[in-house]
Amino acid sequence: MADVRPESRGAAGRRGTAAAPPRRVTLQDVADRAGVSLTTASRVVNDGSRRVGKPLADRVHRAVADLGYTANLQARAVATGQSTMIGVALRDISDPYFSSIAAGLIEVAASSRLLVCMSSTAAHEEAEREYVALMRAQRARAVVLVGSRSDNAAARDALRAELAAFTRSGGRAACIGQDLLGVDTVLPENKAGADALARALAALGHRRFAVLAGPRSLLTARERTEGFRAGLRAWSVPLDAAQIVHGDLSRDGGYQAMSEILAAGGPLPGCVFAVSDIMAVGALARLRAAGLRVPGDIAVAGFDDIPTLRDVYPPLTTVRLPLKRLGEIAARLVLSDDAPGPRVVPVPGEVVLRDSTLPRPPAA
Amino acid sequence: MADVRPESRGAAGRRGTAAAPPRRVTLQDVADRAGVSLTTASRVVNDGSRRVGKPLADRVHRAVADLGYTANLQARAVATGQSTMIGVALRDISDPYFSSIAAGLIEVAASSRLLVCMSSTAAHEEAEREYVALMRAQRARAVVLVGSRSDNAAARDALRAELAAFTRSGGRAACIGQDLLGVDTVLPENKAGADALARALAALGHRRFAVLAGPRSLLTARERTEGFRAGLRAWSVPLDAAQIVHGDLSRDGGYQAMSEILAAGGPLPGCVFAVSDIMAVGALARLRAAGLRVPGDIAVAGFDDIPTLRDVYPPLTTVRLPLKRLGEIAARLVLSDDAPGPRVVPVPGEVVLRDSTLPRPPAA
DNA sequence: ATAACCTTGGAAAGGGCTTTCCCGAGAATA
DNA sequence: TATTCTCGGGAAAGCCCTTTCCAAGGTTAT
Repeated sequence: MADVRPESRGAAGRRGTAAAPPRRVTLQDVADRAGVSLTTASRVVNDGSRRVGKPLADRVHRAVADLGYTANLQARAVATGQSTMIGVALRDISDPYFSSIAAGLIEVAASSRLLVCMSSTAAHEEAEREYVALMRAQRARAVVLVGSRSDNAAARDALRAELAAFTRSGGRAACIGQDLLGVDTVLPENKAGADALARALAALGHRRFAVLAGPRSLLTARERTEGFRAGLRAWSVPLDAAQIVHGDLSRDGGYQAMSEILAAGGPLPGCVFAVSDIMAVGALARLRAAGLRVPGDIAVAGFDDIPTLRDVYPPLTTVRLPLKRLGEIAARLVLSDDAPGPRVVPVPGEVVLRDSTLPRPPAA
Repeated sequence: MADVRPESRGAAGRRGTAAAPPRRVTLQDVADRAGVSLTTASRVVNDGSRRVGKPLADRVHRAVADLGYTANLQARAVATGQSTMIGVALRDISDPYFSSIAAGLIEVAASSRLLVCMSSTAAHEEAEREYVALMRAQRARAVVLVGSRSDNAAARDALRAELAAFTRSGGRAACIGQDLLGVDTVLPENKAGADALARALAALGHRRFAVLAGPRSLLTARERTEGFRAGLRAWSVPLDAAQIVHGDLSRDGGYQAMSEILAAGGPLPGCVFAVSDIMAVGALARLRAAGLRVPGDIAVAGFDDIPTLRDVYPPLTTVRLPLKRLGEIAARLVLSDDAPGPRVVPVPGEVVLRDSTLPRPPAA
């Protein structure tokens, strides 16, 4: 608060006047001014349902313009029992992974003239559940949960229950992530993507790997690690458990995890797989700090293909997820009214090989 | 739509049953079940205003739990005339500049238990005005407009008028950008920042500059260009108008603008200033494609200090804006109720010199 | 000419909640 | 004991809309 330095420029203190709560213009005011009944005014304003004669309609429109009337959407929502709100819960909007998804969601929602309410649930695991409850209280039309589930079964059950209550009361729900909540799900194929990446890297000749595996509890991180291991297995390439380092799913987490690998002191792995691009960037920074060249001394790969990072140097090998599309699909799932049962839309990733994993020239 | 591939898994077609609109639990239901009046139930649910005897309160709580009652916040908003919504309009949430600001806004709003509704206004200039109108209709408590104003005076006036109507009807408004709307404003010091950057670059020995100036119509882009020019003037360094290339405020815009400079064919500038980091990244990509090294052959600087780009290579010289803080400050402005008149909070940028503008070693 | 419509407008009953009154009963004061 | 307070409860009047139902007038069909 202390950092708000108001350079007040208005007339000093209009405070004393006890700020009369501004009398808002209601539809009744419009009706009165136009000399028609409330009913008629309502009909004119929500043109469609039933026609009103031209002369009266004109009078009402005039009154609306004169008074600067705007319908109270909350009241309308109460009266009709229909809301135009859709809630989106994601871990951290400033993370490009989430903000890209959010962009897709917002775009589709806006095209349906729906309001998107966003919340950050990074704070604590309960936050998602609380947000769904809040959306239920708001009688939101739909809610979308974005991001990996964790392995906390209790929290998951509570969330499931809350979502069930939400859908039972007439709302639609979807999530982007693991299909564990009993609602429509957009399923990024983490495992298959990481598997394909591992095979591609092995095909390039890489043999000694390390994985910056993200938090143990996040299923997405696990799936990617698991898929990577499976892909390597197909090439009979071993992945020593000691080479799997956990850490936060962030730039700093990647930096930190990479540090641990360097500190371990053993022979340097030939290729490091970070389970997200953001972590990979941290790893790159750490390697640079150590004076190691990528891919000269060590190769690095990520996951997601964050748009902002497509131009980093060296260009980062990764698995591309159509992030914006994930959001669009989720929005469409939640807005389409044909709903026989929970649907699952798997979305594959695409391996993108770039310079950061170029095979080392055979030692001279 | 075609790309949604529902792998339906529920029982086929529960459709025929004409989906009876789920009867929602109301406070009256709770009151009935608890055997108390509606009034009492309301008082228990909104604990605070007036006390209710323990035994009755318990009965009500039981009923709430049994029925899974959740207050209808819309109805409450209608009854009290107070909403808990705050609207945020920004150009594009997937742009890290905006998403960082949004993170700050959301954090503060959430700590006040307010709902944040987000909209993307990239589509057309009218979008901001429409969104403010929508927020007025929603009786939102506040609205925050994020991003540069344009030089379209007509649109600006319309927006001013809409904002005036919004505040007149009791809402609070703020913007992050130029102080042109007659509302509380958080003012990033674009000009001063660019000025300081120019001086710092000149001090490093750079002399021949080009500017990737962003769209002509965006005031933020103009201010940065203008400030840069002023800073150079202090060092008596000329900036040829031909070296100012306009383009979209995006990665591709930067790439494109850089292309134009290269295509012009004249002597290469020694240093390129892109008015945003995102454009700078595009420029770096273009230079790399041309086989030019940064800073070896040419220096590059940006503006904003986007977090995701702090680790790109070469490390990018830029002007750091505390993006998340911008959002926090705006949120606080709009939530503090002491409001004598429109306030302006200038926020300075900080020049961050990194490797991308290292002075070239004197030609051997 | 009369019956059968359709059109147009309004009164009134919701929708789900808060809040202002008002009332009775017990506690505190005189 | 009489009087004033408090306290806990309810009836009912809002808040701002939408929507059903009804009535009056004008058309068309028989």
